[in-house]
Amino acid sequence: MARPQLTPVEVERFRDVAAAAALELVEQEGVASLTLRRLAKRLGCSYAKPYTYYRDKEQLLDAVRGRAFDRLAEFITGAAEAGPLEPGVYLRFAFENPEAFRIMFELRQDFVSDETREAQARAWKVCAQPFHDAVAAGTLVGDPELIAHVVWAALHGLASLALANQLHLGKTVDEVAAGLRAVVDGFRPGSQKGEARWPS
Amino acid sequence: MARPQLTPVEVERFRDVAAAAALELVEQEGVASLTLRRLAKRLGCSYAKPYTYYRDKEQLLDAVRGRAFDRLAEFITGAAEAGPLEPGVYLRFAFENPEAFRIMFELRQDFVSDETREAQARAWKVCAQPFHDAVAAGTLVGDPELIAHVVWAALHGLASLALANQLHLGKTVDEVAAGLRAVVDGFRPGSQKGEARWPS
DNA sequence: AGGTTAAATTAACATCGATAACTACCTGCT
DNA sequence: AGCAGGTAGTTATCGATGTTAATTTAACCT
Repeated sequence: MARPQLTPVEVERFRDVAAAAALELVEQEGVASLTLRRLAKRLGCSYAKPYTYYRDKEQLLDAVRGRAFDRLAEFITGAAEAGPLEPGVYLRFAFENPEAFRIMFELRQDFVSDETREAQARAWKVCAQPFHDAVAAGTLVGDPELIAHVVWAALHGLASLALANQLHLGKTVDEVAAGLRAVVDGFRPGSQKGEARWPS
Repeated sequence: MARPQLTPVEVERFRDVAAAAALELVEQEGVASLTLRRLAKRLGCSYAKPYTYYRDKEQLLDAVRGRAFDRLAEFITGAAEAGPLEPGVYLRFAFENPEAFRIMFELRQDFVSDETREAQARAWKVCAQPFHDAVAAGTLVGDPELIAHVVWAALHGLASLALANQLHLGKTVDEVAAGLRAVVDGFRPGSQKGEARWPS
């Protein structure tokens, strides 16, 4: 004797279109323009409706992040199909989708859902695969997950600093990216890892 | 026949105490708590007074960033005086001052003043110095600024990802940091940089 | 002293996220 | 068929925020 509750698939459907519209809004006008009211205009609903599907704006943002990670996975996959995967692909994603990148890797993330974690894991799998292959082929030596993390950290740091415009004194992204090749060189057979020490 | 305008030193004085109080507020309660009204409570003034000294909140935030960069420079300098400078010092700064780090390297920075750029440059000089020394001593080979950027990018990426809780599957900061030693190894004499190629 | 001008405070406004109040609608029972 | 009850969706509203206009306060000069 009541109006039927939303089925899980209905919930998922609205969440999906809402998150997609929100991501589109962010990419077109920046994260500052992602307000419940502007999103509602795009969705053609009232600005309170999303609260039936998301506890608060933080969870909506989490959903947007999840979609953005899926985008990254697609981007990397597409590049891998087109040819050998170069690290510059990660940088290209960052510079071609700056708003998505910013939202994905915001330094402050109050809430991360399991769904978003899974999307992150999917993207990570695609990014790390080449390193597993390289270790299997003997091109690199060591723990492939560790190598992937190290290279990723380096690329991510470069992308982040460049996006925040914090590279110093005319150093360009391309220059530093070229220098990054030394990172993977350290994992090549024959490199003297044991004796490594930092400058003092 | 008029009340005297604020002298530059008076302006500088208020800006300084305001930025200091704002940084303290951010560190204690997070950047979300940095509102004009809460800041005014700490300063013991009205919440509109800062608008005489800063065009808007964005410029106040810029000043806070500048102070945070000075803090980083002090932190690195202090560590350098205590002993040989290790890269872990940068990570320690990030984890011991997460809110300051977040504000400094926010992916979106709408306004950066010349003063803040100078503070960034000062901090950078302290961070890059060991690499200049190492190249001069022959411990490392190559362009010291480039090496410093590469190592910095790697450290910064690791710190950022860790702060955003995005390291995958139980990989710890320490593990990846240890792996990062391979970065600097790539710049040691005798490493085969020319033949480097990425995994395909 | 008193007038003048800048600084500082207060009041007000537009907008935001969030929630309460309300409306519309669908279901199941009589 | 019709009504009762509960849910989705909308509208009204609230508290808070950044910003600006209006107002008050304070310092200087004649």
